[in-house]
Amino acid sequence: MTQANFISIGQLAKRTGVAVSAIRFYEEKGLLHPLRTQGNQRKFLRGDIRRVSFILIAQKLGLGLREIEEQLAALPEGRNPTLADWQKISRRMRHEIDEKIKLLNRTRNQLDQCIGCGCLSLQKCQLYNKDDRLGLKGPGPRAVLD
Amino acid sequence: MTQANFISIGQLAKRTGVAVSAIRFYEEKGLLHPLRTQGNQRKFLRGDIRRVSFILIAQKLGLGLREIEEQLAALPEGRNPTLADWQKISRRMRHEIDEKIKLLNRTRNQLDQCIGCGCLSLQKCQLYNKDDRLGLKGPGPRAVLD
DNA sequence: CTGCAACCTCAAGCTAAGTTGAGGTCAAGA
DNA sequence: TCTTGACCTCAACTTAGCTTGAGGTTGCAG
Repeated sequence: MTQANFISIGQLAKRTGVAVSAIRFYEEKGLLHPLRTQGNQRKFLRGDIRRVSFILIAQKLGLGLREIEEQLAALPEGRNPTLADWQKISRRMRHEIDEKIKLLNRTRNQLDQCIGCGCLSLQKCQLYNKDDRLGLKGPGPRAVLD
Repeated sequence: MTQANFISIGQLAKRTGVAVSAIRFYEEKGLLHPLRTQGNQRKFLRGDIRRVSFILIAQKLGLGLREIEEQLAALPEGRNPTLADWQKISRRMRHEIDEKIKLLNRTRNQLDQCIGCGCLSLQKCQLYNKDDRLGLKGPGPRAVLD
């Protein structure tokens, strides 16, 4: 009963389909907390496979690593997310997706009105109102608007 | 009749609400082609105000500067976009927005099915299929998937 | 002719999410 | 014991869309 519960970084990479370098990166960002062997090599819990799955899925839903870290940090120490945790984040995501869809619909309607007018004017064109930003919401590439 | 048709970079910045540094950046990327004074200062055509407006609006629709450059480059030399040009790009954008909305709706439906299952498994969770990428389509932050 | 604002050119920095590479260590089988 | 593959760290690069700063010029008003 020596090594049964731990897996190497390579194993974790293979199980999740994530690159080894990415896993190291996640650790650096505080999303994973592997132990070390005497020889300084990382050893992960089997449960970390789920943890990484969680990261991947949350990313698909548009969360940044920063936000994912917060979600994971909110969980009781070392515990993996439970059904209730997952439902909580799911519902929050569902709401955010709804918002995105609404924004896109609004934009599409404006665009429809705009096809044919050829206005191209910042003063007149409804499409240009600084408030709603289509794609990226966080900083990302430094935002134009202060 | 000396200076009537030209404006300085500062004027252009004020008219469009874009930072001076951003305008220089657009020139560097080939979106603007100002002339120079004897003293090496940029002089823009009044029409460049519309050109910049075009850039801003196209950005709002999710186009990258690269793509906007192509659109502008396709126009007859030095000419500003006409009604027909604008309609062409508008219709293309309308199509892309439709696609985005479809993708989000699909994701939302999957999420609805997922709330309550608590699966969190890469094997089982419908949400995790590598094909559709929610947010960014181009490279941007280096994509996970090859 | 002087002073100041507006202009100029580089170069470096920011964010996100990683990748790539150099140079070195660990562990296990032959 | 040797050799190979998996692992380690740390630094630098990638993309997009700009901003910020240093250090120097231009142009206009007084």
